[in-house]
Amino acid sequence: MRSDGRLARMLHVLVHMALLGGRETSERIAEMLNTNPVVVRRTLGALRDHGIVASEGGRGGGWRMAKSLDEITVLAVQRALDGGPILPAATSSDHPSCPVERASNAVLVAAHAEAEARLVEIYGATTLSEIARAAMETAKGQA
Amino acid sequence: MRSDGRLARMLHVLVHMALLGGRETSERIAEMLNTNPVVVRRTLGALRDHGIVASEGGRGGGWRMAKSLDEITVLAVQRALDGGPILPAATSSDHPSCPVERASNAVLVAAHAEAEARLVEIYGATTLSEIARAAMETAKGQA
DNA sequence: CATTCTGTAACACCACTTGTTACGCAATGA
DNA sequence: TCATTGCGTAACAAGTGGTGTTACAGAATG
Repeated sequence: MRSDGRLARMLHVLVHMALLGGRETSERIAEMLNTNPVVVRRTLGALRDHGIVASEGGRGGGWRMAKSLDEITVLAVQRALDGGPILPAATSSDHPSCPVERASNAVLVAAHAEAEARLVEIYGATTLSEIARAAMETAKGQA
Repeated sequence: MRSDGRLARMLHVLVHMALLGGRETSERIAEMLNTNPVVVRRTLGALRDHGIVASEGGRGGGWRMAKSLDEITVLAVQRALDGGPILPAATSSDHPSCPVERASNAVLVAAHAEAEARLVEIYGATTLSEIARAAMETAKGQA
């Protein structure tokens, strides 16, 4: 089905960056994400525009956290990546004046709005520090 | 963003078919949906496989409802169109053994599962007869 | 002033829905 | 019997959106 791995990737890399503490270059982050430095710049750039990370060019530059993990919610990352609805209702617009089409669309829009509200509630209540804690517990359990 | 107008289109056309009562050809349904007969056959075919509509070939053939509107939920139509998750979590799989990636994915999967549960609850509680009633009230109000 | 970074444009690729053409098969009815 | 009607399906192009990649400009450092 549909996929947009950006949110998952950003959560992943933000936690790593915070745990590592210092500055990371796009090159190194790309290795963490098993991808390309340009993709990293593109995606982290959106987070920088929302004050989650900061970037510096030139020698010794790279990316660093602009907030601590407990100040960043999953919702904030999502919003930085995409300002639109998270779960847009897929409506039809074949005959916009048709009452049946409108009623069908209205049902879908209302349902998606409720589902998105639930998702936003959870995203907004989850900080990245919780993810970091869960990860460290898992790692400890495996060690 | 993402779009998959099939569900909206099927709700639309099912209500119309029920209101019209008789048999409709792919050609006429395509006109309702402002699309192509082949697309109609493709999509209605999935509903036929789940007992929502029935099709007959040959002269005088076409499509007819196999159930009444109050026996069909939005959820049933959705399931007929796609058996998988409605709101799959977009996870990453760059480093499957990385605890941080796993923890990030787990958060997303859990959140999406809750949102989908809410969506399924609403879809399952909404029958097409409710859409038909809403559409007729709208039409009446406009007339 | 060379090096090391980010910033960004440009393009190909992949996956998926949609639109379209073409053709096969079944059922009807003269 | 046979032409007509309508579904069933394969095949292919188009549009969309994230991803991967190359190339190059700009800025900061030492």
